Amino acid sequence: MLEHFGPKDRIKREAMRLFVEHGVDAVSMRDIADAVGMKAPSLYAHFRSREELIGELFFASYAEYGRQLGQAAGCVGGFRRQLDAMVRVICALHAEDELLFNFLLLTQHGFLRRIPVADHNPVEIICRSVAAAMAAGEIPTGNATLVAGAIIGIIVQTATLKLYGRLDLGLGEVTDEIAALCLKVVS
Amino acid sequence: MLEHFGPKDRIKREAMRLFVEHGVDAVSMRDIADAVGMKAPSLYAHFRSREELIGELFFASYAEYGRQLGQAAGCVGGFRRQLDAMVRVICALHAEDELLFNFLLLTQHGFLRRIPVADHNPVEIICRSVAAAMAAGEIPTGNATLVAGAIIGIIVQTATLKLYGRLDLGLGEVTDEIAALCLKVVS
DNA sequence: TGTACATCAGTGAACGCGCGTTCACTGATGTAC
DNA sequence: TGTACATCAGTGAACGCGCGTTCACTGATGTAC
Repeated sequence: MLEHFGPKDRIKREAMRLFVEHGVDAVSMRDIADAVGMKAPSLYAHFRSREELIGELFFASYAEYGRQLGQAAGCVGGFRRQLDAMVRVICALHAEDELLFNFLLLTQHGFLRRIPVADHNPVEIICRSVAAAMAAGEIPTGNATLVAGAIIGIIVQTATLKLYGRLDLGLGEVTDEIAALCLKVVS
Repeated sequence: MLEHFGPKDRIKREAMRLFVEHGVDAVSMRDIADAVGMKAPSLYAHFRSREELIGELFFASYAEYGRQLGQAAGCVGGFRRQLDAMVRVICALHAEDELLFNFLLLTQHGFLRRIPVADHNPVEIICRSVAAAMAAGEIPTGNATLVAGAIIGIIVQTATLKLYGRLDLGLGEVTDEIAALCLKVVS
């Protein structure tokens, strides 16, 4: 994740940086090319279109994120262990590549409509996990979607506060606190 | 809020609807004019520019929302009463005008950078309220920003789930559950 | 080693398009006498 | 009541601009003989 060699990776990296900084719609192909030290037509040697470039950035990352979360949700030893593992996966993603996390955070609404409610959808994974824990009597019964939303909201909003400079610490540094807050909503 | 008379109000209403449906950047002045049954140049009799139209939609609503929240935060009778009042204000806004709520939700990231961290900023209000409660020993001490973020996250994420059709009930119908979840994170 | 050729990332110039916006004009409505 | 005029929301045509994208071309690099 930290080393980027080919021009294609450099393009993706700079594009992501500009998208986070100015918003996806405010960044043109010329802007991206400038940032990489190329001319706009050169980008088309690597991506068929602007849309494909953005799609490759968003969907590949979102799928990988869902995959990791799914693995954490499969954790054995009860719901509280699963929840802890899921929180840790998300916080680790933030700690490891904050730019990517922010990109997903800022652009989610532009893409979420196009994403099928598939099995490896992060929201779906957490909803199912919570619902299963309720059915098993591990946590108090209630509206599983609402509780899952609360867990997601706690994590996502923390990332948002960090993005806008209201929080100095990254998610990697407050993982334990976040995990504790999430535990409270299922107690 | 429910009745709109002048052409200016109709423009604002249709613009908001289109912005929520397609994203702010995907909607042109011609699109807005079409929806109102006008031609694009007519819009300039009511708004100096596209930017002013959007600004009027966002900033006026955001300020009013902050004002109501500030009032709820001034509620006497301890932090738990304040928290309950704040949750109710936000849920009521959603129940009363879901389109406006969704507009603020979807466009926040495009504007939040330009908003000064003023006194009537919703995030600021909740942060201060939580910090005061911690200082007064009303709730367990901890990172006030993190706890305030958790509260905001629980509410905002619920609205997001509703927006994407994962939740059938509006915030007005789950106000009590949301308030209960928020209480848990400060216990 | 030298020459001819293939490869291919990158470029300059140009395209058609839709955008925000301007402006002279229209045509309905209200007012003055 | 009839006529002349002011008002003003709305319009058609046009503008300059930046966008995504195409395409013939360049020029460095590697390979074959």
